Amino acid sequence: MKGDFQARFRENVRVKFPRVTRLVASVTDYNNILTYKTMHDILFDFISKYISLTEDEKNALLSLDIFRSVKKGTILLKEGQKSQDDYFVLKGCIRKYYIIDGEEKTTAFFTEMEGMTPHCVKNNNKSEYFVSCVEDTILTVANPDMGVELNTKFPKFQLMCGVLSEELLAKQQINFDEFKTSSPEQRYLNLLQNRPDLIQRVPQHQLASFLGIKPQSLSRLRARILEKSKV
Amino acid sequence: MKGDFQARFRENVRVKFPRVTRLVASVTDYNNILTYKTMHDILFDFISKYISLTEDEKNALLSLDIFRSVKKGTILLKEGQKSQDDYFVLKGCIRKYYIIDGEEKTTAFFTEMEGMTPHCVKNNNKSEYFVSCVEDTILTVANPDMGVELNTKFPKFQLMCGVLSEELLAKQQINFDEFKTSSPEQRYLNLLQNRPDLIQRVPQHQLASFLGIKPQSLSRLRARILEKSKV
DNA sequence: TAAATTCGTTCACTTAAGTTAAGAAATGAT
DNA sequence: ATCATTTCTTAACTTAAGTGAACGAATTTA
Repeated sequence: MKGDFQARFRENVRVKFPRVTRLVASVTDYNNILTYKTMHDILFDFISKYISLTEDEKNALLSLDIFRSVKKGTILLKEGQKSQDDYFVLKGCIRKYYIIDGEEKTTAFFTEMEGMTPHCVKNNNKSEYFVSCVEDTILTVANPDMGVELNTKFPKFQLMCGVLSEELLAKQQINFDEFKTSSPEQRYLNLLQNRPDLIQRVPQHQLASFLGIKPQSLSRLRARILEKSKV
Repeated sequence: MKGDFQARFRENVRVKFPRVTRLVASVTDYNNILTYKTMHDILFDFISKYISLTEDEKNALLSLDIFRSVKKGTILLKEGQKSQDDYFVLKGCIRKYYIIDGEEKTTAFFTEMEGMTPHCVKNNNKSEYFVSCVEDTILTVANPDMGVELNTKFPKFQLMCGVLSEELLAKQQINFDEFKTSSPEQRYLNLLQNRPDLIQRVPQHQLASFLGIKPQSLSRLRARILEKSKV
């Protein structure tokens, strides 16, 4: 029985990119009673922190068919491409990177319960950067048209978006300040404190540019820290 | 006649901090016909880019008595202080800085038509940083209570705030990306391109930490650039 | 106006990051 | 399982930023 669920889970999260309706996110065995949580539940849990949804509203949201399962390495958005999609990560990790002088420069990662709206969605220009999946990822993909439909039906969605972007802006500013006021080594130590998972799940060379340095420097810096802690 | 206006202008912008009602922002002599613009006009012009205001709405806004004239060097917000005020600069320049190990670290400047909401306004904690005036500055000072009053009367204000913070977030992200992907020298050259006024109006040592380096390094870097362009 | 403080630059020296190259380890593809 | 590719680390060398100190210039303060 338990095996069944877990097998189905493994299968489900591998479902190909388009159109994913019901994804089991976790299976808990509590006193021989199995409970499971779908990606829908996860999204609703997140939203409930901001607004409360009626069943009608939940259904309206689900009818938009926004859940997608994407394989590691998939490129969601390419430089030079126009797109209206924005993303919200339910499980996994996506990254944003530029290619400058032939080199990848990763500037941001988005993991569970984090959303991103590519710049090109706002200004309707071609994207300056790429977005790709660091891991197999489950996310919602929404575009402004859906937003408009939803917002006119349920204005509170728009309110939530406002609150969300204010929240994001505040976080972003604190992050930027921290970045400006610290050395690469400091930044690495901060990351270790604040997002230790990232250091585990993301390749070093992507972390390096995220920290504003070269991969070799990150390697050296890590060795230096290790050396210090040994003595 | 013309002299009258200009004298009044100079006098007006010097009015002490609290309660400023009518500030002449500019005087134009066009074919002997003098026209002048008040700070109110400037604010309304700015707002009109986002929403259109009726006379009623303008008056509601003015009745909140939010215009302030602040002298260079004045500290608007101190570390450790709680505050509910957010600022919108009509004329002049304010800066945000931390004091870390006894050293000032400037992380942001806000000039004409730029607004800032200190982090402590959101989370109701003590401020982690200072805000002070780089120049004699005219700004609006608003708090959420005013916002609530205005927003319930005129919901479109709230819409504007949402759009504004989304816009800000987008800009902020691009800025952060640019910062991460460039060297201090690049950052300085970018600043020279994008905000040349800042380099003129802001002391070098404040610019330095804004660029993520020490004042001596900025000096050296400038000399280096000059040297390059000479040859 | 004079004295005091702050600011910007320069210099010599130290420390750390960028660069180039090479090899080991891990990962992915066939 | 093997081969090819990508990723990570190390090393030697170069370049640029951090540090501490000194000095003139500019700004504030009394």
